[in-house]
Amino acid sequence: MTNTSHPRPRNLGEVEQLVMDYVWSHGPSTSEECREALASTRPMKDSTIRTVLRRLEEKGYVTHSVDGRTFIYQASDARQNVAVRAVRGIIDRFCGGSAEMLVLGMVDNAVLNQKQLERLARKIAERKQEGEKS
Amino acid sequence: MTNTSHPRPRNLGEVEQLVMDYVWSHGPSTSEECREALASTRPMKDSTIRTVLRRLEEKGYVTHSVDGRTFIYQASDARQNVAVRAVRGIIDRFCGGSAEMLVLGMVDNAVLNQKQLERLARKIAERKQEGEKS
DNA sequence: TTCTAATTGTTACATATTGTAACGCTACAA
DNA sequence: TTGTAGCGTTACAATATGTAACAATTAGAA
Repeated sequence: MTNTSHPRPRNLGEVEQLVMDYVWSHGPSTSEECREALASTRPMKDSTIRTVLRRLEEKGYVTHSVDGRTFIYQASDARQNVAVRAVRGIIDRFCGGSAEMLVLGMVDNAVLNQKQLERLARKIAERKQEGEKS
Repeated sequence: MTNTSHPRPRNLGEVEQLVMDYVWSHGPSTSEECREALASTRPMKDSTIRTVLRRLEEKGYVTHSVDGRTFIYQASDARQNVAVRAVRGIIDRFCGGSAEMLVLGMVDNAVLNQKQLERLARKIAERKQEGEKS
C-alpha cells in the first residue's frame, strides 16, 4: 500500500520567512539579491543566506535553476497557496476537518466580519457565473 | 514604550497536540487520566506526560489548579479560538493581513466551496438578527 | 506512629530545527 | 595566471521537543 501520511509540513523560521517574502515579491532571485535586499533589516554573510535558500529548497518552498554558474531561486508555489495549505493543517488539527467551523470561529473572533463574508460570497458567485458564461 | 511585539506564538508538537486534543475533549484532567487515555496510541511514562503538561502550561495552552495534592489541568482556551489565532498568524505572514484574501484562496483551493460560503453568510446574518431582536 | 503508595519537583539527555558562518574549490575574466 | 565571484561542505550554538530517571513530600493505611 502507498503511504499517504505526509511528514508534517515544516513551517518557516523567522529568517526563512523573510527570504520567502523577498522571493515572492521579487520573483526569481539570486542569493546575492536576497542578501542585499535584506541587508538593512537583517545583515547576513553570503554563506548564511545560501544555507537558508538551500534549506528552503529542501522544504519544498523554492526550486532553483542554473544560469551560467549562478543559482536562480524561485518560489515553488504562490504565497496564497502556501497560506491555504497551512490553514488546511490547522483545520485538520483543530476543527475536525471542518473549514466552515473555522470560518465561523473567525467571525466570532472578529477576524472576519459579516460584511466581508457577504462580499466574498457575492464575489464567488459572480466568478462562477463568468466561468459558466464562457 | 511598551513592547507590543509578541514572541511568536509557539506551535504544538505532535505529542503536545495529542494531549491537548484529550484535554479539550475530556475537560479538566489529571496527568494520569491523560496518560491512560493516550496509552494505546502513545504509551508514555508518567514523568513524560507531566513534562508535556508543564510545557503546555508554559506555552499558555493550559492552566492547572490543585485538588488535594493532585493537579487538574484544563485548557486555557477553546480549541476553536486557538485555531483562529493560528490562522490570524498565517494571515499576517502570508496574506498581508487580509483575511478575505485567505478565504478567497481557500475557495480557489477547494478547501471551501461556494455552497458552504453562502450557508455561512446566511448563518451569520441570522445570528445577527437574533442578537438585534433580543 | 510508621510505612507505603501516590504525586509533584528537578534534572538530564537525545534528536531535530534554525540561525549563523568559516573555509575551500573552481571556472571565468582581465 | 591570477583574482574573484559563486557554489560545496562542514560546523557550531541555541532552542524545541520527546523521553524519562530519580528525589522529595505527603496523605492515608496498617
